[in-house]
Amino acid sequence: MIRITKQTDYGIVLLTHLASYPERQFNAPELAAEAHLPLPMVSKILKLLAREGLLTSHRGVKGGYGLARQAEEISMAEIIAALEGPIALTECISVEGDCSHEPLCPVRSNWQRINQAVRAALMGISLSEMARSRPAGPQGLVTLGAGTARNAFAATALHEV
Amino acid sequence: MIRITKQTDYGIVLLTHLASYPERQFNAPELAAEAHLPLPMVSKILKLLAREGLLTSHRGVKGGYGLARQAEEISMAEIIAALEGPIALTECISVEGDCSHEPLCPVRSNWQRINQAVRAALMGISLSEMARSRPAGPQGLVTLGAGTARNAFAATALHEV
DNA sequence: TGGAATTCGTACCGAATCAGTCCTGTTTTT
DNA sequence: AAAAACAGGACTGATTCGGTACGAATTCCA
Repeated sequence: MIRITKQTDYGIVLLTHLASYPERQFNAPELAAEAHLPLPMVSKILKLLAREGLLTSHRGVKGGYGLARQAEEISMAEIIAALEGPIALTECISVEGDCSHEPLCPVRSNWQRINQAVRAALMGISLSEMARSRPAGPQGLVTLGAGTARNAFAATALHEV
Repeated sequence: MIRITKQTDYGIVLLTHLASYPERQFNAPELAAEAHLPLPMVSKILKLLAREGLLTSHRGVKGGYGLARQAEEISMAEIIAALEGPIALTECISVEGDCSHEPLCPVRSNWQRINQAVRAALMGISLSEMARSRPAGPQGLVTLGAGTARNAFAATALHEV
């Protein structure tokens, strides 16, 4: 639940890779090969991240991408916001315009609480923390699958599979 | 970003309404009318919530739905988990099966951190808190739109619109 | 005991979004 | 000047979402 898109998933993988080698520059084909992701997709994502200011890009024959800031300075909230785009909002349906006869929809303002809570949680995790190869977690069954971790927001993820 | 589905949005509105009138029973048409949502959709959501154990349902001519537990005992995490279904997971693509040559995909295990953080944030908010008509927030521009608050997870929601 | 109201389960369809690709510039190095 | 790499779109197939509809099972009440 509360799924993130594959784009975002891929993007985090790419950013983590970049964070593991600061000072270095990577071009799109390199990153695609090392992350085992399709090149067009990687290119698309890097483009987006550069436009959003998370990556710096250098054109030309020896060009490539690098982190725009220190990995410690980049939060998960920023990354997700950059990749998912500013689509989501309290987009109230204004088909008829009447709905204000309720006690002014108490739910809506309370959504801000949830919003803030999740936002705070995501801001509390930096890219550098993601780049650290797991500190001291469950070591078992890590070899299967691999690939990328998408849709990882499942509240029950730890119990399923 | 990190959108929730409309179903979940509606579901929370319905649950909040139920939480405002404990002890009472509501049937689907009543709830649909009072929340201004399409009846078939409401029916579908209530069904789901009942199956997941968040609501108790009573059939028959004077049937209806009621909260299975106290509103204080129901967390947002539960509601979202019930409505979004256990779809999301670290669904690693096993097309080729090789990806374990990387340092065992350090990203994946760290996703659990994010997962936990968000989960904790959602578990910290109970349904009864959502039912409270906003304690002391910004009072302006609350009259516009109304309706339901969907896609409210936008990290930038407070700054946009 | 039978009928009416209500929930339950499932199947279905259109629309929107996502994932992924491709093409055509523009910039930089050699 | 040529090659390599980024930039910015447009485009397409697949999946999921939002919403609807219908029949079956269950319970209340006359």
